[in-house]
Amino acid sequence: MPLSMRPTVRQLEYLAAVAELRSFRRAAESCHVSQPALSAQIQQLERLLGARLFERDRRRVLPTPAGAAAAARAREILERLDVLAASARGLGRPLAGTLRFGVIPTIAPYLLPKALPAVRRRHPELRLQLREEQTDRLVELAQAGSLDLLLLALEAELGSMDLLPLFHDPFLLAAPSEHRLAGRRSVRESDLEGEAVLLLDDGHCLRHQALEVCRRRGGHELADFRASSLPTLVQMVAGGAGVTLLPALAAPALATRGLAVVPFARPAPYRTIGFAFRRSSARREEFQQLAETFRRAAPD
DNA sequence: TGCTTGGAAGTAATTACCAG
DNA sequence: CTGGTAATTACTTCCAAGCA
Repeated sequence: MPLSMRPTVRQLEYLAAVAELRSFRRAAESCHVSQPALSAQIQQLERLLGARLFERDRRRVLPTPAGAAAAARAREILERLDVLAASARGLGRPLAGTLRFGVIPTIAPYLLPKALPAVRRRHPELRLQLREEQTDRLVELAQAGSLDLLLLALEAELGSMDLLPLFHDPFLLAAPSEHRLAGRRSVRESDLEGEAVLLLDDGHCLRHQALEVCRRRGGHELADFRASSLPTLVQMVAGGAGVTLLPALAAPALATRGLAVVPFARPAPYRTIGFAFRRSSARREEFQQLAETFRRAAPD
């Protein structure tokens, strides 16, 4: 293939920007060039590929099927180029440079204090840029290319992401200390029957996972009580409003007066903590190394 | 080395078009 | 009409290659 038939990196950058931002003007801005410069490159690319990449409606711009496919490829290629540049700069060392890392709120405060020091020790060249959001938002950001790696519960709906399980995080029963189950060495899911179970707000994947356990076992949700965070949830339980399922990962940090925590007898319900990343990511091997570091930092 | 040159990619200004 | 948007036009800038 003659060189002149090959799209330039610059064209791919512009293509990806327009596909993402749905606007020539905003794409130009984000690429720090003028709008005509970007227009010209897109036109040139369309001529080169012999296909229309965007529908220019006066009001908005939409990728054609060919454009969407090309933009997806472009993003892959740009990412590979980033990896190439980073590894060249880092003399081939993986896990050097910046990693944009998204974590859900029911994991971040409980795992990161242990895991991050380990990451710093084992991968001193790696700079983590942390972002805490709920699952749906994290997946959006990852698909759009704004995040490189996600740490979340793999039971959630994660679209077409690639997954790397780290460890199981068993659920514990949390109850007020005067509760009938509070003194037990262990409980079974069937003990939930008839219990008022408090859950997190919509949007927390933990809510769905706990609800799943309740459905199996006839516990009923107290719909009027939804907490926006685990610490709040725990305070409500300690105050006698009901019981809840608590991830073992979070339990030690959430211990409080008036709260009893009881493990489930085997097989205990659990969530799977793991990494998720775009299928197209060229950094799978790095993520596997990082996964090892996180597993070691995990409880048990 | 230093000068010339041609092409690529940039900008500013302008045009053309549409929705509200 | 106005405001927002992409395309067009007419330049300018930059840089690598060719050559004395």
